[in-house]
Amino acid sequence: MFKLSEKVRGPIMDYRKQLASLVAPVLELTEADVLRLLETPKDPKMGDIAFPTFQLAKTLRKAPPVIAAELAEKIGPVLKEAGYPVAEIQVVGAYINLYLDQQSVARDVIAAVLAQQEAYGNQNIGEGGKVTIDLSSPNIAKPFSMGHLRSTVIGNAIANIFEKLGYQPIRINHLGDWGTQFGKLIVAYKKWGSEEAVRENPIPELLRLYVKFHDEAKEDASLEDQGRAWFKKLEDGDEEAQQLWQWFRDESLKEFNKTYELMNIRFDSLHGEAFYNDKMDRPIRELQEKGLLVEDEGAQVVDLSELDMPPCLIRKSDGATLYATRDLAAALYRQDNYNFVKALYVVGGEQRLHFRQVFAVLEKMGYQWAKEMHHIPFGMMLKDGKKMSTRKGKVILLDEVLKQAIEDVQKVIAEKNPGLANAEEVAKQVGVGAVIFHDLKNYRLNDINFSLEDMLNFDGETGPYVQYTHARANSLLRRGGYEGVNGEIVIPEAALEGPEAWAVVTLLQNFPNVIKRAGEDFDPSVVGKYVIDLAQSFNKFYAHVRVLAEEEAVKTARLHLVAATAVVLREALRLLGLGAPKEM
RNA sequence: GUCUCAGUAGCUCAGUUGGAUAGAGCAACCGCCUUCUAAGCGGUCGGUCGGGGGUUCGAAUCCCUCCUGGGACGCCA
Repeated sequence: MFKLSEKVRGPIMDYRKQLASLVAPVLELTEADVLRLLETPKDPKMGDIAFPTFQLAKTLRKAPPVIAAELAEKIGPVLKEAGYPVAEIQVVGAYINLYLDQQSVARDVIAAVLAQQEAYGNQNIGEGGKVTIDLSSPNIAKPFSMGHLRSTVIGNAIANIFEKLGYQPIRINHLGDWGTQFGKLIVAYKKWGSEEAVRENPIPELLRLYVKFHDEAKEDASLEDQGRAWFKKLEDGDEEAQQLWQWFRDESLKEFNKTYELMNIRFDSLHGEAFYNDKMDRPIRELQEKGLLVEDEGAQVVDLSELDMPPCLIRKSDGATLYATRDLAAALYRQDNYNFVKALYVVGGEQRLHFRQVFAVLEKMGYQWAKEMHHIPFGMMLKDGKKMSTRKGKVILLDEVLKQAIEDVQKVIAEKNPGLANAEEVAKQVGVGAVIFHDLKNYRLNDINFSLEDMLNFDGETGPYVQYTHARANSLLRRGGYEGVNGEIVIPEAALEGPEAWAVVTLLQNFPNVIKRAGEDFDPSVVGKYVIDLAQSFNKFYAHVRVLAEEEAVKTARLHLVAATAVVLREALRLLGLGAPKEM
C-alpha cells in the first residue's frame, strides 16, 4: 500500500495539473484543455479547486448542472483509485467543487519546503542560459534620483527571479557616462567649480554646477556653444577633457556604490555608453553591407515603414552616431560575449519606440536572437503628478529618502523593541526594504506619485509588515525550541485544522507557480502581492491559533508550518531584494 | 494629428488571462495586549468597475466608439 500522497509528491506539487491529467480521459479531452477550465473558487468555503461545466454544455448538449452532477459521480472513483488527496466533491449548480484532504496536503507541502529550504520553488526553465539585464543605468555626474530607483530595483528583482528559474542573469549597469552634458559640466566646473568642493561632496556639487550652467545659459547663449566645443574636445581625446571626464566618472561611481551597497545590489558589468565609442563601426558597416542604410534628409537611417514605425536614425547628417547606433553596437557586443538567450532592458516606458526600432533593425539584419530581446518598461516616478527634472534641480534624491527611512525605523525600534541587539543593521534592512517594496508591490507600468508619507508608512501592505511577520515566525521558532525536521513529518489530526492554517498551506504550495508567472510577466509585483498574501494569512493564523503551550505533537506540527512559512517569506523577500531580519 | 499606456471605494492598488455575492491596504471610527513581538488581529464606513453600444449561457476582463490623463513621434540619451 502506498501512502495517498506519494503520487503527487515532486519538485513542484501541482494539484491542479494532477487533477487535470486524471480527469482528462474521463472527458475525452486533453490535460491542457481541462487545466484551462479549472479555477480557484473566490471563497475558500466553496472548495479548493472548481470545475465549471458551462463550456461543456455545447459539445455534450446537456444542461451544465446535469453535466456537473454526472461528472462528479464519475470522477470520484477515478480520483480515489489514483490516490489523489481529495476529501470531498460537491456539486453546486454548474460547478463541481473539490475539497482537498487538508492533512495530507499540508504534510506534503510542509515536507517539501523544509526539505528544500531556500531552494523551494527553484525551477530549471532557463537551463542555465544567460540573460543580460540592463538596469539602473544612472547618468554620471547627476544625482541618483528616485526615478532611477525604479529601474534598479525592478531589474534586480527580475534578475533574482530569472536566476531562480534556472537562467544565469548578467546584471549590466549601462552607465550614462557620455554625451554633451559632459562638455557643459566641464565649462561649468572651470568657471564656477573647485577641486576641493567636488572631492568633498561630488554629486551634489556636480549637480549644482549642472543646474547653474542651465540657469546662466538662459542669459548667455554662448555657454551652450562652449559646452559643445568641450564635448568635441573630449571626443577627440583632448587630455584635459579626458582627465576631467574620468575624474567625474570615478567620483560619481564612488557615490553610487554607497547606494548600491546599501541596497545590496551588485553588477556584472559597468560598461556604459562610453565603452561603445569605438565599437560603432560594426553596426554601421553591417547595415551598409546588407543594404539597409538609406539616406534621408541628410541623415542615414534604416527604413521601418513596412512595420509602421518611423525610421531608425543611425547617423546624423554630420556623421555622428546616435542612441540607436550605440544600442545596436551594444547588442552585437553582448551577443558575441555572452551568447545570451534573452536580453532584457529595464528602461522607462518613454523609450518604447526606441527599443521597438532597435529590435526591428536587428531582425532586419538577420539576427534571429533579436526575437528574444525585450524592453521591460515601467511607469514614471512623478512629483505632484509631473515628471521630475534634473535640470531644474527639482529632483528627489534616493540617498535622502533612504536616510530618512532608516531614521524612521530607528525611532520605531527605540519605541517598540529598545533592547534589540543589532538595531542598526535591522534599521537599515527595514528602512531600505520599505523603500524598495513600495516600488515593487504594484504593477510595473503604473506611474508612482512620489509620497514620502506612503513610502515611510510601515503598516499594512508594506515591506516592514512582511519583515515583521517573518520576525514573528522566527520568534515562535526560538521560543518553541524548534529543532527542524527529525525523520518523518507527522501532522496530528487536529493540529492544522481550520481555515487559517489551510490558507497558509495552499499559499506555500503555490509559491513555485508564482515565481514562474513573475518570470513570464517580467513583473516582480507578482511576488510582492504573493508575499503580502502569505504574510496576511500567517498573521491570521498567528492571531487565531496558539502555537506554543500545546501538547508536544501538536506544537511540533504547528512549528513545522511556521518554519516553512519563514523559509518562503525570507526567500520571497530575497527575490525582491529585501533582507529578512530574525528579530525586529 | 498618428501611435501607445492607463482610468475599479476619499487615497494607493488587486482582480487567478471570460465565471459564483467586485477584493486588499491607507485614511476615519470602534474593539482586542495578566500566555507566542499590537510594525499585529477583528469590526464599521465606503462601488453607476470613465460613458455608451456590441459579442454570449455569463463582461471589470474581449470588440467598436466617445471622454479624460500620461508618454512617444528624426538628427538628445
